[in-house]
Amino acid sequence: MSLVSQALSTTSYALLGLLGFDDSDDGVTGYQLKQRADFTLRFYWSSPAMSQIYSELGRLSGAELVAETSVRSGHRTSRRYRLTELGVETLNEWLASTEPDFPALKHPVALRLLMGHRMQPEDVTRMLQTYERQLADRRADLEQVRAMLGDAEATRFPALVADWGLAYYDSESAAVQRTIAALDD
Amino acid sequence: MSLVSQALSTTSYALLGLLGFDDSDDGVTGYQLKQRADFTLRFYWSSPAMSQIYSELGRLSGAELVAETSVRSGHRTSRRYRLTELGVETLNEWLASTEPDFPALKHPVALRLLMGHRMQPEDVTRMLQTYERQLADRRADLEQVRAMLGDAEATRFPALVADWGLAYYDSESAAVQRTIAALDD
DNA sequence: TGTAGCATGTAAGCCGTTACATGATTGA
DNA sequence: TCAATCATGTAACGGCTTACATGCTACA
Repeated sequence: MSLVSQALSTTSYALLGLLGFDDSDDGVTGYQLKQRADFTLRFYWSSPAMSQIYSELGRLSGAELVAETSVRSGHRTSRRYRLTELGVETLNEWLASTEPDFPALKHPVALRLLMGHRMQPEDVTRMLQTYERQLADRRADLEQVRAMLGDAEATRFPALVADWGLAYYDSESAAVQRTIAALDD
Repeated sequence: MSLVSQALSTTSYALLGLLGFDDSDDGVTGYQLKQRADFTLRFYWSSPAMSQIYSELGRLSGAELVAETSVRSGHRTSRRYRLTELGVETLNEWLASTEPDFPALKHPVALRLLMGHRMQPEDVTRMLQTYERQLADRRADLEQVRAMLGDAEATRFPALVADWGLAYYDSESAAVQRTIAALDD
């Protein structure tokens, strides 16, 4: 079907997916899409930079997976995007016919702990404590997202993902605490 | 100090760190380094491609953070690398004076679950079950690494990281099982 | 004799970031 | 009126992968 749109990156599909949750009629701006990515996507996928969102939206628009509505205001054009029928089909087809890769993790804290013998013992502990605080902050943010999702049928899957994320942060916190305890001898 | 070697990527430091664990006198080849990265590094940092290891080693050699020993054999030169004094200092300095970033996760399974309403219920469950099997395989690999590390003082930190990784896989498995159960209603 | 594993590298290209540049609107 | 936020984009570049290309060594 889509001769134009072959080989999208996973991030493109993620943006299509986000657009698919949009309930407004006139679509969202790139700026708004970035906000939504920062709000939810960043917990399990890296939230793309503004510049990437704009270029991605341009590409998706070219492939007619999203529809663009331009509104002129002064010297600037404000563009709003929404998913097209083709976009929905392409997204569903991707979900149905391809297998997900194994998650990719880049864990600088674990990497540094691996070389803990090169650090001062206090510095190792301080690093782990700092990480724990960051985990708590993230968890609080995600908790808020979870609360907003409620238990409605429409938000069932996002809620499952949020619960998964909360459990991940909890287990990570526990592992960090165990490591700190083990380092105390 | 190192006017030559400014701004290394975290992956460069990861490779320096791996070289730092090398106990042989004559150093390791790029090929061997790749094998070691595949063996341990991949659990908390993406294991770089062969080509990247070679180019990284060239760069590190140029900055004199690693020393290169060429051995000619027929038409080919085989190169062995080991950490220099400057390399050790640079690595320690990096650990002491910079803060680790928050871990970056790209989780295609969670991303797809987010759009679970676009999939057949059986497909969602099958995806999660496949992921669970992959987790079990990874866990088994890491378990072997953990066993090899033992409880010697010299491998204390790698062992802590391996334990952390095992706990991560366990918690991820549990989360997947809970999700499958929740989907069953 | 051939194939699997050891070993090294170049080239092309994608994905994504940072830095730069511009301008409109809202509220303190 | 000034700062923050909304809003859009380009350019340069880094990191990393895939594809391609080459050759040695051990062993079945």
